[in-house]
Amino acid sequence: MMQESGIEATSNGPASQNRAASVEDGSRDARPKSATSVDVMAADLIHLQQQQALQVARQILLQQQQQQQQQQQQLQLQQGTDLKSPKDNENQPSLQVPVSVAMMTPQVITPQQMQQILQQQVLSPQQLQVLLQQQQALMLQQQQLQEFYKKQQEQLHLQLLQQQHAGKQSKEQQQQAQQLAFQQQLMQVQQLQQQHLLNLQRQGLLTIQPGQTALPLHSLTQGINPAELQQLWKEVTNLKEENSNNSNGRRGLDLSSPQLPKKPLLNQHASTNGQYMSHSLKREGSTLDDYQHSHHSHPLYGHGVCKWPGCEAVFEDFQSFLKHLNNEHALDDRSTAQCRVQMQVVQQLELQLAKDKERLQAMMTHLHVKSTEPKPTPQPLNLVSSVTLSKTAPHEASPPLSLPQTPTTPTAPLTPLSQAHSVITPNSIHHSVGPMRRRYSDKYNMPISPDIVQNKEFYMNAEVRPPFTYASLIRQGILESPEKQLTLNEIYNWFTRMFAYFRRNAATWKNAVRHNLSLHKCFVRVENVKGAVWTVDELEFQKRRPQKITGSPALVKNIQTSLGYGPALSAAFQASMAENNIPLYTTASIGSPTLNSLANAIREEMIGAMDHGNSNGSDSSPGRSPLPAMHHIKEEPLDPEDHEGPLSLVTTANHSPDFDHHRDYDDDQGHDDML
DNA sequence: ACACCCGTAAACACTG
DNA sequence: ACAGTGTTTACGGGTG
Repeated sequence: MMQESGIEATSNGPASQNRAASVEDGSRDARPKSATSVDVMAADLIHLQQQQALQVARQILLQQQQQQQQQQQQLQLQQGTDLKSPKDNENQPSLQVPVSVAMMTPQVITPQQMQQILQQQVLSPQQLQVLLQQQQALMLQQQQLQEFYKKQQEQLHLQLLQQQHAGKQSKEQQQQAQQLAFQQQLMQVQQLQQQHLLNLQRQGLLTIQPGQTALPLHSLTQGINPAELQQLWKEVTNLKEENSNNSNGRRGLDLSSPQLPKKPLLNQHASTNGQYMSHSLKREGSTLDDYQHSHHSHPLYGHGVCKWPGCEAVFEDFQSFLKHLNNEHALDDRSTAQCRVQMQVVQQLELQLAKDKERLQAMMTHLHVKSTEPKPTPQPLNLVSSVTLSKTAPHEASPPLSLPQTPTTPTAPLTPLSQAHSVITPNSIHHSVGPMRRRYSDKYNMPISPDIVQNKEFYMNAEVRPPFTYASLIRQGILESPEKQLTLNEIYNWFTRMFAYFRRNAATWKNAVRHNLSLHKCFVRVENVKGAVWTVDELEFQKRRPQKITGSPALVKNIQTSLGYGPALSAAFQASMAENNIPLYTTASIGSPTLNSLANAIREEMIGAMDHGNSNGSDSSPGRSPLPAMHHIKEEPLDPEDHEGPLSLVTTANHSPDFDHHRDYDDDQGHDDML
C-alpha cells in the first residue's frame, strides 16, 4: 500500500502523470538511454571476438551445408547404383506422425510432450528409443562444446583483462559498441542455425513420404541458394582451408586460435554484401571431396557419432560408420525426406542469414556514416528486402509475422521447454497445465522476445498459455510495435492476436494487463493526441528484478567492471532480435549450448554493462562453476530484462488453424480450461 | 519461515 | 448510466 505513488492515491491522475511527465515531452525518444559511456576496451579484442564468433558461425553453417550436401550426394550415388526399393515404404503409413506432434519433440522433450506422443501412439518404441538416443548423444555433444566454451571464455577473460589497461578514446568505444552489435548479429545467426539443426533432427523422427507433404516442404523447391549462400559458402570453404592448414581437421570449433587475420572478417561481411551476387557457386567442387577424403572431418561423422539427422549411432571407427551410412541412410523415402528437410533448413538459414547480413550491413553503414538521423541505408542490398535497420520503424509485419517459417501447424514451442533437462522424466508429466504463474522461478526468466517470436506460430494457434509474465508480454507487445508504444486496446489486440490462449478469459487477463501496466513502473503511460499510450522504460524493466548473471564469473566480473553500454543499445538489440525472430539468448531447446553460451557471454557483456549499477548480487556466486551444467545453461537467463519462467506449456495443443488475426475476444467468460 | 514475485479478483475513480 | 481506462489493495501460490 505504501507505494511511492501512494501519496497521491486518491486520484489516479497525478500519480500516473508524474510518471508520464518525464516522458511526455520527448515522446519515446526521451526515454533514458543516456548511458552511452563505454569503458575502454581495445579494438583488438573486438577483432578477436569477431573473428571467433564469425568462425563459429561459419563452422556451423559449414557443418550444416556439408551435412546437406552429404545427404544429397548420398542420394545421388544411390540413385545411380543401387536402386533398391525402399522397403520402409510399407511401414511408413503407420509411422506417420502428425507434424504438430513431431515438431514437438526436439532434443529436449518435455514429459508432457512425451506423453502426448505416447498417447497418440504414433511413435513406435524404436522411435522413442531413437529419441532417447538422440538426446543422450546431444548431451554428450553439448558437454564437449561446453568444454570448449569454457576455454574460450577464459581466453576472453584474459584478453579483457589485458585490454582494460589500455585506455582508448571514445571513438573506439563507439566502434566497440557497434562491433559488439556485430557480434550479436553473428550470434543470432549461429543460434538460428542451431535451431534449425534441431528442427531437422526432429524431423528425423518423422517418416515422411516424399510425395506427400505432410510437412510444408513445398518451399523447398523454390529457389534456394541465394547469393548470400554463395558468399557464405565461399567463406566457408576458405575457412576450411585455413583450418586444414594449421592443424588436425577434427577440431571443428577451435576458436581459440587467436592468430587470425585481423581485418578481413568484419569487412568481408560489410563489403561483400553487394558483391557476391555474381560470384559463382562451386559447391560441388573440391570442398566436399576434401571432407570425404579426410575421415576426421566427414560432415556426417563426428565424435564417433553418426550425424545424420535423427541418427546418432555410435561407431568406433570410420569404416563402420561408412558402412552404417550406406546401409542405414541409403536412398529411401526417409532419407529423401530428411534430405529435403535439411535442404529446407539450410534454405531457411540462408534466408535468415541474408536478412541478418543485410541488417548488419545497414547497421554498419549507419554507424559509419554516423548520421544521427534515421534514414534508410543508402546501400542497395541485393537480398531479401525490407529490413532497413536504420529506423527502428515499421517492421510490424515483418518481424514476427512473416518469418520464413515452415510449419504452419502449431508446433511445440522451441524454447520454453527447458524444464526437461533433456531427460524425460515421466513423473513430471502433470504440471504442464496451469496458469501462467506455474512458471519457473524468476531466475529462469527467459528472454521473452526471442522466445515469443520464435514460437509465435505455436502460441498463435495453440491454446497454450505462454509461459511469460504479463509484464513481459506487455513489454514485448509494446516493443514490437513500430512506435514502441501501444494503447491499452492495442495491447489487448496484440495479446489476442499473438496468443490463442488470450482469446479467452478476456476479463481476467485484461484486468491483469491493466493491473500490470499500472503496477510496474517500467510501463509508462504517455499522453498522446489520441489518448494515452503505453511505453516501456527499459531501465525500469531491468531494475524490476535482480538479475542473476550466471556463467563465467570471470567474464561477469569483467563485464561489470569493464563495460558499460547504454540501455539503448541493448534495447536496440532486443528489438533487433525480436524482429528477426531470432532467439537471442538461447533457447533452451537448441542443441549445442555452446554457441548459445557464447552468444550469451557476449550478450552478458551487454547486460552486465548496462546493468552494472545493479549489483544485486548478480554475480554473487563466485563459487559457481563458470558454466553451470548444461541444462542450466539452457535456462539461466543471462538476460536482465525479460526473464520469465519458461514453462508450463504443451498441454493440449488445441490448434485452431482457421483462426486469423481476430481482434478482441471479449467473450467467453465462464470457461476455465486453463485457469 | 520469510520475502518476493506473480496472477487473479475486485473495488474504486476518472473520463468520454 | 455505461464502458473503457487506470489505480490500488488484497490474497494465494510458487520460489529461493
